[in-house]
Amino acid sequence: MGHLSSLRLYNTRTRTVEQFAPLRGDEVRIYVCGLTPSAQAHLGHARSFLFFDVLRRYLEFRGYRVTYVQNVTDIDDRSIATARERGTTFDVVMAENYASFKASMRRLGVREPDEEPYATAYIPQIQAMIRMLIGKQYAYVVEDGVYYSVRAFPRYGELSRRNIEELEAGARIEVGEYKHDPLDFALWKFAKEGEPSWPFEPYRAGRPGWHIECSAMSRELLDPQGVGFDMHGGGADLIFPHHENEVAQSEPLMRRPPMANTWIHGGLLLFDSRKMSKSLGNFEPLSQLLDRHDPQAIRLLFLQTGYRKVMNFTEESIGAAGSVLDRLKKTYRLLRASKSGGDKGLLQRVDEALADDMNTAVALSHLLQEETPSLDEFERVLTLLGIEPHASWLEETAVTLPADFVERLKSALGPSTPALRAFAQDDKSVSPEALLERIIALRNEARTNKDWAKSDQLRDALASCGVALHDTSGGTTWSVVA
RNA sequence: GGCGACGUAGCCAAGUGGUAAGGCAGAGCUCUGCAAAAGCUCCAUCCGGCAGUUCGAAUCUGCCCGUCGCCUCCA
Repeated sequence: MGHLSSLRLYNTRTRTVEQFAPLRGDEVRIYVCGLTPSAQAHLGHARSFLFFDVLRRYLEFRGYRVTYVQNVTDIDDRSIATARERGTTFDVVMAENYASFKASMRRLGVREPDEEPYATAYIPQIQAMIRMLIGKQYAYVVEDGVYYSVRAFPRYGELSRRNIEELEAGARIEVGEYKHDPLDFALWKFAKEGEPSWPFEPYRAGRPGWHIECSAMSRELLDPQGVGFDMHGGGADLIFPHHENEVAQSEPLMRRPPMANTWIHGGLLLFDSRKMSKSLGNFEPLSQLLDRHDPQAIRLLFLQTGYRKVMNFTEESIGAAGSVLDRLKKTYRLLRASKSGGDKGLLQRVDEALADDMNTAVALSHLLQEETPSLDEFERVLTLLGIEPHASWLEETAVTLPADFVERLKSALGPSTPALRAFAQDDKSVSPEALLERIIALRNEARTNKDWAKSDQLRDALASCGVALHDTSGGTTWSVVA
């Protein structure tokens, strides 16, 4: 389809909203910094990856061929420490947390990356890059490892807009560190006794620093020629030092910088106006949070806010998103049921909104405002935003009674209730649903007799069992409520 | 301390010079024995404060107040 507007995206590198154009034909190569699974993922991670999922869907919608790489930092200091505490090895810790993260991403409808490189699988490439940096005098070897010499790269600080002198003033070399300058960072850490390590000739066995893996893997997978790839993304907290360091590592070895044409950063997610962290006591694992909230509602919640903005997460806001999701489901059911064609134009309005630096909030408002969109466009927009309608959307209400429905009903009504006495005699042969239908019949009988007290008593009893009644002109229906 | 972001109705939030999107919650009406559900309607003379620029500012400038982030591992 034709697009009215070109795609405009905010580029952290230039601090402006720019027209987006791929470097090579219709191909868009994206590298997003993935998880370091030395601890459990939280909702803040989800916000970031959910955004890049929508960006990727939208780029494909516009006809680009997208290659999406999201790395896994599967070796770091924290995992070694955690493994030591738990009497296991770092790779076990990493594997556990990463499996949980992947399961959460599936629940959220985040598509799999095209490439998912693990740092430990790219040790040769990482070492090759370090050797080149040493050879070009950008790195040096000391007692405890190989360090990058920040002073060797004049453009250091450009991406994050940091002043190197000011950084220098606040930094210092810790006891036991051998680097020449406080700003220098480790490319390779020589292994201490008992630490996991990979051989590195002619130097010493050890493990890679955090920043170098992204430089090595993005080059290997997206830009072997060293002429740059299209987009590099991550959370705003990665701009400094992580992305700044990546630039410093990669660009001196490139034929034609910059490393990434467009740098895209997602705003952080706060909880109770604080960054989520264990020390502040507001940490909740993503997997646990997804047990409490509908993953699609969480996606909607994030779509309501500009991706670059700091966002504060509250239980109230997720409740509101749940209501929005219910509305979308209802609209979807109505559209599926109706034979008429519906109005065209929704897709184009959503396209326009997303072209404007991924304004998902406005896109979502179009989705909610449109009275009778065509089913086809409605479905395409939902898919574009990653809120794919599944089979359960078509069910008017939840039809599964709580497991303890019969028990709860017995205690709510009391054993002397006629309906239950009849039920008690053939306890096994009557389903809970049949019992419910019988209660409803009794209530309607009472209503016919204008016995409102009895009618309301039965309705209240069902309500206490999690079943709500709806009296319609066509009869009484029921639904399960939370 | 340095750098940066943000401050729009009870809550979330769009909107970067032309006179306040959308959602949640709430209110009223219709329907109903009542309630729920559903449908309809209403809900910021105003955008943290004070100055200034302008014919005109939530949108630009300055100062102030407040919140948060980065500067150490972090999506």
